[in-house]
Amino acid sequence: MEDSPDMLARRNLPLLLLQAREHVFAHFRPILQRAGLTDQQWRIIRLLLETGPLEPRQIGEHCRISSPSLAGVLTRLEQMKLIRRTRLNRDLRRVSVSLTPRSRALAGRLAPRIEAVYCDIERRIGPDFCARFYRTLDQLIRAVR
Amino acid sequence: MEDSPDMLARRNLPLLLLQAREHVFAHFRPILQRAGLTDQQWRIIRLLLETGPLEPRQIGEHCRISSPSLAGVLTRLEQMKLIRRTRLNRDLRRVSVSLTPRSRALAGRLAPRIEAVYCDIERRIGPDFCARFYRTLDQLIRAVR
DNA sequence: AAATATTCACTAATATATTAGCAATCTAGG
DNA sequence: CCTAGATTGCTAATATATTAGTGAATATTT
Repeated sequence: MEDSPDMLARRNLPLLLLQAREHVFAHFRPILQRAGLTDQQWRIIRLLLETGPLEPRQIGEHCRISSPSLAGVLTRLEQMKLIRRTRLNRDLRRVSVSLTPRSRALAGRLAPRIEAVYCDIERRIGPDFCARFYRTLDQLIRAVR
Repeated sequence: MEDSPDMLARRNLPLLLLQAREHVFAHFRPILQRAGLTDQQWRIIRLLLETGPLEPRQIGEHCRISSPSLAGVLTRLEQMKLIRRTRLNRDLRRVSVSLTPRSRALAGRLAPRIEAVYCDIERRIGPDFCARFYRTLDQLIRAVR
């Protein structure tokens, strides 16, 4: 009844993905930190920048932030005047979240620095590797979802 | 001064990795949850199972858990009698963390269910895709580290 | 219309993440 | 010996994650 040393034969895939994310994100963190933004706050701003106003449910699903977490994050973003929350008249349960001029200006200042990091990463791993990797991740997500 | 719609031309790589991890981990979460374990707790147990006793610093680095988080996680694991902490005589600052019979038994019960999920995932994405993906992640981590 | 079920954003409680900082211990230089 | 510097694990404060559950509003059924 001893521990077989290969009780768990496979490598820890969720951990490997976490490690990859952490090592990549380490290059962006200083930029956001100097701007006074957390990871999640920037994820939301960046999403709204691409899509326009969204409802909390949609934001949470795309940014992988649970509804309870999102409540707090949106409250703080609203206090910083980086987002606005407005109730929908046609359905009073629902809320629309939109960016403010202030957050757009902030994103404008951050964008070039973010872009520079992507260039650096792409240079390290190679542009072809990079493009393939995006496709691979898309495939994985579709397959296990 | 309007928003150029491609201020941020690249896809959000850290988010994509997070999404991938979340979708993969969703398959394991129910197993750990029924066993009363959190993600981090299982990461630590699984690591020690492979390596034997380690110091908190080493655990944190491998499992991507910061020192302050680790302090709390280890305290709770100790209360559950799933790990033991012993001070090293040769250096009184340092601590050795080791598994208990109880956590080994728990891991033994969980291992087959974990394995089954890996088989399912491998079946969904294909064994060759899976093997390539592991190598790709290793390459990425090495390149950006 | 009335009763039921579902959806939505949110709160509560606990666990973990992040940043800063601390006391104790060890190491190296003077 | 002894003091400056580095290392280790930790605490404190705040932000976020997770699970469960709530009230209000809407949708569905009767």
